[in-house]
Amino acid sequence: MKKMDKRELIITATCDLIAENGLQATPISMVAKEACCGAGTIYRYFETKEALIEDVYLTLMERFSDACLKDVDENASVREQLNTVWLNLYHYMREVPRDALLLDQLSVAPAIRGELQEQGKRRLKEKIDPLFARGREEGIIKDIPDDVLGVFVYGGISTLLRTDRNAPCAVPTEVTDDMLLSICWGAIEKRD
Amino acid sequence: MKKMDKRELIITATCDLIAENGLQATPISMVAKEACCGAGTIYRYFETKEALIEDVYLTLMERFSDACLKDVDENASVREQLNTVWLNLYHYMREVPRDALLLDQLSVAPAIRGELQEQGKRRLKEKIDPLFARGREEGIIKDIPDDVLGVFVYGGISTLLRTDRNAPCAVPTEVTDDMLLSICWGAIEKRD
DNA sequence: TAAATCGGAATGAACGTTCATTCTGATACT
DNA sequence: AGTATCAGAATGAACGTTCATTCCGATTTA
Repeated sequence: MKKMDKRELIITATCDLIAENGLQATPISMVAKEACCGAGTIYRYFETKEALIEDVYLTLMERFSDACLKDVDENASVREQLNTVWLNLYHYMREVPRDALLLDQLSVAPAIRGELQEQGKRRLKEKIDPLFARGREEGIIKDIPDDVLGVFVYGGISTLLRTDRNAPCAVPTEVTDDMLLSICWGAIEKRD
Repeated sequence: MKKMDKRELIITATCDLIAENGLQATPISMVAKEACCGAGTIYRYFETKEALIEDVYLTLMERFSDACLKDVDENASVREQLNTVWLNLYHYMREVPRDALLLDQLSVAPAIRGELQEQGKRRLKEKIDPLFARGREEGIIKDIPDDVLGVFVYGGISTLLRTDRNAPCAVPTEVTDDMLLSICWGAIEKRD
């Protein structure tokens, strides 16, 4: 019980520092200081720095999945459910830029290899893939593989937010929920 | 003149190594070996490693802009011109994964700060922004800021390719040009 | 030959990791 | 209860490695 506290303290400290300074600019010594412990202590909980980073990534993806799937009503229409997921994604990354930055940093880290990335995305995919399948059955989604459509929309939203973060002085355009959904659905919706 | 040869040799070597091994895994000594010169020589051409990285980034963005704007016919319709740009983008990143990987690495590098990023994208923006403006005048593009639409589509395409690169064992789905354009236009096209 | 250029060993700083030691608080003994 | 003993958690100085950068003797150029 007490021990888990310290473990999580280290993970939280690492999240904060990587989001703020970047991965290669957060030495273990800095994590130790932020977590109020000695450098050696970190190695009681994590075999190597790489293992720590992996744990940080999985923790992040857990939060991320929770946020995206919040309030998704399994009984609602495909359209409503996807709307919820996309708006969740958009608002989460906008309101918790720390996690969005962290994700950017970790997604090019050598420690995060293919298999781990799969594991991180699994929960999200398991929920969303069936939604696309249903949408296709109902004839409201383009005849293009789900992965292509889903990844395209995810990439669009996350890149939009990243660009906004990088240019804080640019037009502070308010992207409304309606605008966002119009773009997302336009991309995947089948039209006759 | 001769010096430029060596300078470019160093930049090319850096491109290759970063694309292959990642930024923090390519020490100057390795660049020197790849470029067949001593470590000291690199410092005759670049003040610091950071300056070298900046040059690599600008060189990359030049190639990238060239590729995207190739064969864009100023007299063609907005639709045709955007089609050309998007397909250029897609095919370039697919056929030259080295540059796509490099862009991923550099876009989170601390050396690539906001202003430099602006500079890298400038040429592309100067060509594409007027296209969107014309499209809006013609009433074929959504009433949503150009930046939002443009960045969304760019993000979608590049994320699609990145995902494909990361999971080489996944479905080797052939995304046809028609599919891609259907998605891109769906995202930005105004419908009545 | 004089000047410019080059190469790669040398340098020093920074980093991940280790380990001998200290601290803590629970248990056993008197 | 008070003291002694102990296990394992925590510590941070020290170590070896890696890296960017410098320096100087060798080499090319003019």
